Amino acid sequence: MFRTNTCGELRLSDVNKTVTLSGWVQRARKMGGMTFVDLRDRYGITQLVFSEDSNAELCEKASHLGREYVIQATGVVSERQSKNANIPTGDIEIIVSELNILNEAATPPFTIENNTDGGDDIRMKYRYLDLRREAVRKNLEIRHQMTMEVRRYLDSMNFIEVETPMLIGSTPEGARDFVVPSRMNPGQFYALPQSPQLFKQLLMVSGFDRYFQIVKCFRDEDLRADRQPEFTQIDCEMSFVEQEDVITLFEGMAKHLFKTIRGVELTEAFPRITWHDAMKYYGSDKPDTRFEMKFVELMDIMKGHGFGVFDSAEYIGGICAKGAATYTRKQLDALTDFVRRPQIGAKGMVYARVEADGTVKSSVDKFYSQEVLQQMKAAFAAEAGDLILILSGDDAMKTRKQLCELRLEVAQQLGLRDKNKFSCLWVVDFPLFEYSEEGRYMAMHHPFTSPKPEDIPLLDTDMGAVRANAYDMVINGVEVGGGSIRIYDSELQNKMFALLGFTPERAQQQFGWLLDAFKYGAPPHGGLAYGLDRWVSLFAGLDSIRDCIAFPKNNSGRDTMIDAPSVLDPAQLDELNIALNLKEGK
RNA sequence: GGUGCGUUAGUUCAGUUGGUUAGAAUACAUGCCUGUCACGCAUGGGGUCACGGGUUCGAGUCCCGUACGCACCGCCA
Repeated sequence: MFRTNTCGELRLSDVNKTVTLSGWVQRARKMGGMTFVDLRDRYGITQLVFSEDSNAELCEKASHLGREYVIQATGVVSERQSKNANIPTGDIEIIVSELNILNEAATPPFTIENNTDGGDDIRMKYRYLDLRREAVRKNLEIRHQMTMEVRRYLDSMNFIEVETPMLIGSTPEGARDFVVPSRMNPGQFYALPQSPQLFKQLLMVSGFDRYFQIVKCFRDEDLRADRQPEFTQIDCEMSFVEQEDVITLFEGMAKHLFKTIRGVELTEAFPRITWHDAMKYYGSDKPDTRFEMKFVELMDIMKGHGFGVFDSAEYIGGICAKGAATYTRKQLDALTDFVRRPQIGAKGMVYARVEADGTVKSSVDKFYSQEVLQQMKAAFAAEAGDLILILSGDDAMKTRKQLCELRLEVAQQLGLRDKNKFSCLWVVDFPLFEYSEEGRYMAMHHPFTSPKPEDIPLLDTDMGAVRANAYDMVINGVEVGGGSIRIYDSELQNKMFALLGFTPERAQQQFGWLLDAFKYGAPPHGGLAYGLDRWVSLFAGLDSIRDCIAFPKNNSGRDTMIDAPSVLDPAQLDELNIALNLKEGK
């Protein structure tokens, strides 16, 4: 038997028991005639004690234990002379009578401690060592709790977990597909699913009226701190439901997760905001609502007073930062530089402080009377000590996005983006289409999303105005999930394809099987998918979803530990009937 | 496809205006130390300053390019 107990469970009540522990050497502290060893496993750390007086040979052996050696120790649990309040097992220690070195270990490239000295690069290369660290392990434990609670909740709601295939066909719309060559079908390729979307709709046709799956999805797009090429969705679909049913059920799941994972009881219904209002008041379809700072439009008040920048603007809007009138000129200049960065692209920023006496002191005082500035102040409901920041531009949508960046930056500086505070909301009434740079309308969500029934007449007259039965859940400015009520009527689906520029032949070729299925009695259905990685990151307070994925990819989509992707052996390529055609410099 | 920042000891970093033998902390090794728990003390080993080119009497330091890493824009139905 390798162990009778774990390294995290022994307490004062276990004193005098003889136990055997196995684990890794966190550190051996040699004190001359004594040696202390911190033995670590997944469950915690227990101190082993060796003394020259009681067993000189064993003490000598222990003094040569290196970091990360795997050892087994047997001894008696004893109360410590000097306790360590920092660890749960700090009241006891093991007086070791038998020590067995199960495996030696090379010196790790970075210290296996909470505050490691390892950078991202080296931690990823030796991820199996990184995962020994409590901080990273805890993220995976939260992830495990999450999936357990998801299954518990959905099972209690009669959902059934069904697996859908990983090797499917490529679809041109949406993200780029990862493709897999088929050896048995020369020249043909599978694609890895970007989501199980169509299969879950087929399951609805099959009568599995409540389906879910915790499933890997794949998108061959550039990475970000919150985007990995393979990521995990909690994918759900329901039959005989309307938007309200889906929102109610998955809001319930969100509350269940908050309660069980974070111990946060959310009793109020999550607020809902239309996509249109989200863009108008926050300049984003995923607003961070931990703080207010809504946009106020100022065209009526500020335009036409001789300030050229504003007079020629198509949009003037601002935010009010409570209590930020203390910002120095230097800080305001830094904010101006921030919004003028090419990635944000504003031309400049106007600011106004509300003084203690209520007067407004702005950077454009020479163009505006105090009376106009007071009107502006009233529009923000600003008070003494507040700071108003204003952007303007030719393009309302672009300017709002710039203002959104400014809002988030100011909130960050004011400490309003507290990781332990959670603000959930639904964004609803997304447009069904968005106008693409290619000069045509594309499905904003996907081509199976249903329009709001009352907007169906607009399909023929004003596509841009058609609203979808689509909804996203947003927490702290993170899109944690989204879904829609689908089209279940073949005629409407065909119309959608036509509006999206699919010829009937192409629609039939790519989605014929779905359209066929819909001929045989498709129930009204809809669903939602939550991003597991983003949920865990929120709950664990992480800056990157990488930290809650056991073996993530780096910024270039590489796994530096196993060195993937890698070139294929010529024989392998030949077997797959693939010839490489690498472009210059690749 | 693009922008910014970075690359110096095993690791995390410092390195001034371009100037002698490139430093610190930590890790590692050895020795001392009987109540440590970030133990302490002493000694020691450890460097292709990412790579290539350029400027210069002289480059870790300045310039150009490349590679790699991180963040972001585009992209992500």
